[in-house]
Parts: sequence; structure tokens; C-alpha cells
Amino acid sequence: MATITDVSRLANVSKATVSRVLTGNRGVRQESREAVLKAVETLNYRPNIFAQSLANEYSNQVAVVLREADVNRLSAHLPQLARGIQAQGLEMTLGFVASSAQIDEQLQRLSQFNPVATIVLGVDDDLSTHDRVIQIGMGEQAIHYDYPFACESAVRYLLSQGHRQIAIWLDDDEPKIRDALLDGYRQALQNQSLPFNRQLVVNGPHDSEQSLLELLNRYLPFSALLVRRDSDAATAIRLLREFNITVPQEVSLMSLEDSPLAVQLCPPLTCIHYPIDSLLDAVLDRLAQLLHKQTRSPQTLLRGNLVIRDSVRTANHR
Amino acid sequence: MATITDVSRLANVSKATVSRVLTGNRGVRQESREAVLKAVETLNYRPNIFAQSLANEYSNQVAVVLREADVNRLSAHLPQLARGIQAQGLEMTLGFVASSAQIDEQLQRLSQFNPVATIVLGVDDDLSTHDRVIQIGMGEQAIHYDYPFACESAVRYLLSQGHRQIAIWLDDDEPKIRDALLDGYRQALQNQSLPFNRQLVVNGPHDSEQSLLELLNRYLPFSALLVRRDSDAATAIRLLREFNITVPQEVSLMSLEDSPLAVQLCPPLTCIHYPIDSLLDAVLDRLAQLLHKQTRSPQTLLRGNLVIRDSVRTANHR
DNA sequence: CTGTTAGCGCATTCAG
DNA sequence: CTGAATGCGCTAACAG
Repeated sequence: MATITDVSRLANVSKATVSRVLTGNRGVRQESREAVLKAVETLNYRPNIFAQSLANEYSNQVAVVLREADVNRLSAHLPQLARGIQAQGLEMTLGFVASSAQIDEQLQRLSQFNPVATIVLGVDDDLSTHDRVIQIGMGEQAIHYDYPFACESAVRYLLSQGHRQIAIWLDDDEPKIRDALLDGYRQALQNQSLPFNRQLVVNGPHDSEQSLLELLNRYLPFSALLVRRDSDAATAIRLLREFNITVPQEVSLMSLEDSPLAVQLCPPLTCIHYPIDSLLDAVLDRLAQLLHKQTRSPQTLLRGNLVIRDSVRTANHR
Repeated sequence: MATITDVSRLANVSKATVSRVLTGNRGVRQESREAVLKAVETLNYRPNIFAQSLANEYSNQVAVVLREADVNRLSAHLPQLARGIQAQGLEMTLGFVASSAQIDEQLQRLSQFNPVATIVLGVDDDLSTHDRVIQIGMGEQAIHYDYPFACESAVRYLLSQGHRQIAIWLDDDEPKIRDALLDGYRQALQNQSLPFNRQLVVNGPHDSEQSLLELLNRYLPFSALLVRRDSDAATAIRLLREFNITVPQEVSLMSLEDSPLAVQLCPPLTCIHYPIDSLLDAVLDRLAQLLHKQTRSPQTLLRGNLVIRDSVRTANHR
């Protein structure tokens, strides 16, 4: 590989000038600049990032921490994220955490790369105290998704379709999100002066049939079921069918995700769309701001929209 | 951050000795070694990877190139791969390619990290010429999945269930795999002295209803359909249902993937399981061999096994 | 505007 | 077995 010295010799300038041309674009005569650029071209020179990072304070790396449970959902967007990061001249390094408990461990591991920024996706903990952290989640400075709004919208829609007994399946591995969803659920009912029935709320891990069995075992009739994940919806469709309950004829179903799976199921799911794209764009915006030392943007809040498909039917009013 | 100088001072040895203890374990007095190790501990010293990589020829990075189309399938296993790599004291850097055409571009980009090895997943091109490349695919030295075997097994199973008109949906974006599958298909028929009917083979992109419509438009009766991807199976179930053809009552369905989606569908899919786990384990084995400069392992070939669920019924013999 | 110089932290000679 | 010295490639003062 060609080094900066090779370039400087070929361009008849000093290494410092080459460095100036390639990094801080200021204060170089046009003539010299062109000579350098030409030499760079002909030698196909690429700066050695290790030498660069060693000489500088930090590297061209952006650390990205993912919850393993979110990897499936996010992974389809990883290329998008990587491209966005590369568009800013940076590189992406991944760290995986099984649970929030491991976040510090990963952060420390990733610190060996001296990243210019750290992006944390899907971790509930508030990381505002850390420096140069961009977070999607519930933290102080995080990019927020409006879960209450999503849940309220879903319930509101089901109510508009005549449903009165609306069950909701919440997962307990993300307590803050769980609470936010429950808030939205109660809010929607309250706005219509409808009673809140604790029996219609089940907690349980994702994709677990048990949670649903628990609901069925309560012998409480419900005409609609709201779940957070499309995969939960898939589980629900399967299990309900085994109990001879068809979706949407007997029970309407809504999810708060709208992943590719939503259209693959029978019936295709009516959803409040979780806008990963937009969230990641917001992340990239923040990253750009952070690099250019602009003022910190205020808390970002994004909302989902209603996507109507076939898993909701109007309820038979009695 | 503590540097090697700090450690050397605290341990009352020279930087060289510290370096020796931490890398090449040879030729250090037990006494000195312990002093160094203790100093490392108390200072919580971590070598600066940039300085390390600069001084050395190469880095602690392993480059991993993924086809974007495979990201969804592989992503759930990315943490597994990352852990396996980290277990060998290395780090993983990702590169995404939309098509095989971009592979060289990514390889060049990743070369800036001076990776000790490059892992290429799901790219058809033969990369044997490149140095230190570990590949899952069809290349000369690649880790192979036995596609013909998988396809033959599936057809064999369907035949055993009385099916005689077995349609197959192949995708054309991976020609080598397509051909391999077709080989297996023909082989299975040949073994039973059954005729091969070109009309039962459709080509088309993944998740495209058109391919399936094409098949239906041929008005050729078939009692079973074989697809490569679970998502294709999902598409098939949905489309067939819209034509009032139920799975598995009227058409049996098999896939060659068995991803998490396979059990989420109605009916759950009978599959030949594609063993990503094992393939990645094979990759990690190769990586270990490559690091320890052992002899190159012979070509690796892995096979899938039959997973019986509910999407295949015995055919009504006429 | 530009060249010279001095490190960044580490591994690796080469003498002891 | 060990320490001093050298250089990896680059950036950032500091003088001109």
C-alpha cells in the first residue's frame, strides 16, 4: 500500500500538505492541492486508518449496539444504517446485548475503537449520562417512538369498528414500553367513557402461547386482540385457529409493528406501522449534527400510522 | 486510558517486556510476568488496537460480507457469529452487497481494516483466488450446502406421500443454486422412473406472486409445491387461498429453509431444514484453522434434515 | 501557504 | 531473559 510519504514525494510537497489536503481542507494553494490529488489518484492511495486513529484522538468508527431480541426486526435495515453512516465517511461496528444488563460491558468493549459516536437501539436504559450516545428508546435525550399514541390509535380504530371487548397482549421484557402501551390503551377507553377491564390484559414473553392460553382460560369474551409484534400475531392466529376461533371473523387482530411478516400472514395484518426507517433516519440526522457540533436537537418524537388490511372486521353489535 | 508505558513503570520493567508478556508469551521470567500482569490488572490496561495494528502487519478484524438479500435470514445468527469471532480474540466488521457485482468493491473497502480473514456469506462467485477468504457458497474451497440433496430429499418425501405432480418454484437470482436444486428435483424423479415435466417448474424472483400465477395459469394440476424460502411458502399459501385452494388439503407445500417463519404460518411448514447454525460453526472452525496456520481443511459439505409439520398431506391416489 | 519536527502506543529488532 | 532504540503512517503544532 502506498503511504502518505509516497504521495508527498510524487506531488513534490511535504507530508503535512498532503495531510492538509486530505483532512482539513484549509490553507493549501490550489496548485499544490491538485498535485496532491493527482498523486493520490495515480497511487490509489488510501490513508491508513490505524495510523490516522492513533495520531488523532479518535477513529472513524460509529459503534452500534443492538438488543439481540431486536436483531431480527432491525437487521433488514442494517444495510440502510451502514450506508447512512458510510455516507458521512464513517464505519459501523456492531455490538450485541442479550439484555440491558450487558450494555455497559458492550459499551466498554466498543470503546476500544474510540468511536466518534455510539448508537444504541432498543435498550430501555437511560444512557443520557454517556457522551456522544444516540439512542432510540425511552431515555432523556433519546429518539422516541410514541408508543401510547400507537396503542391509543389502534384501540381507537377497533372501537370505531364496533369492538368493545378489546384484549391486549403485552410483553414484560420491556417494562417501560409495556407501561407506555397500557397508558395508550387506557386512554383510548377513557376517551370513550368505557370501563377498563384488567382481565383483558395479559402479560407474557413474546411468541409464547402461554400468555394467550391464559387469556382464553379466563372465559372472558373478547372480539378483538391487540398485540405488539407481528410474530405475536402469528402465534395468536395459529393458536386461536386451534381453538376454532377464526381471525378476523370471530376475533379481530391488530399489531403495532407492520414488519414484512404482517403481509405474509393469513389474514394480512391491520397494523399501526412502526416506522423503523424514519427512526433510523432520525438517528443519522443526529449523527450528522453530532459530527458538525451543531446544537443538540430537541427530543425527537415519531409516530406510526394506521395500515388497514384484513385482520379487523366490524363487530356484531348486540 | 492507561498506556503500555504506564504499565511498564508500575511493573518496573521495560515496555518491551510488557509487550512480550501480552503477545508472544515466550522468554519472560515468571517474576516479571506476574508483575506485568498485576500492573495490567490494577491499571485496567487495554492495548490500543490502533497502535497495535499500526505496528503489526494487520489487525484484529475479521471482515464479514453479507448479501443484502440474505441479511434477513442470517441476521438472527449475527450475534452467534460475532461471539464466535470474539471468542478467538477478534472483532467483526460488516460489509453489505446488493449483488455479486459489488463484492470486489466491498472487499476493497474492508481491506482498509487489514483483516486477518474475510468471511463471505451467500455470494455465488468463486472467491478462491483471494487470500484468507472463508466462504459459504459454491466456490472451489467454499463451505457447501448440499442443495441437490435437500431438493431430492424433499421430492422423495412428497413422492412417498403419494404425490406425483410436484411443482417447484425456483428463483433466478442465484443461478447456481437454482441449477443445483433442479438437479436434485430431476434426480428424485428419475430414481422413481417418473417423467420430468418442465411445465411444473416455474422461475421467478422471491416473494413474487407472478411466478405462482404463471404456474396456475398453466392449468396443469399439481398436488404438491416445493419452494426454497419460507417466505415464498407464505406467499404461496396466501395466493392459493385466494384461488380457493387450501394448503395442505388440496396442495401440499414444502420449503427448503425452515426459518422461524416456518412455524408461524398456517399450516406450519414441513421443510428440509437449512442448517445455518452448522454452516456458521463450520465458518468459525475454518477461521480458527486459518489463524493457527493449520492445514487447510478439505471442502466442507453440509446437509439438511427433514422436519415434518403440517403442510404435507398424503395425496389421493386415483 | 508550507516544510520540519515531534509524538500517538505498540511490537520488534539488536545489544547486552 | 531484558532494556534501549527504531519505525509503523499519520496529524498537529511550530516556525518560517
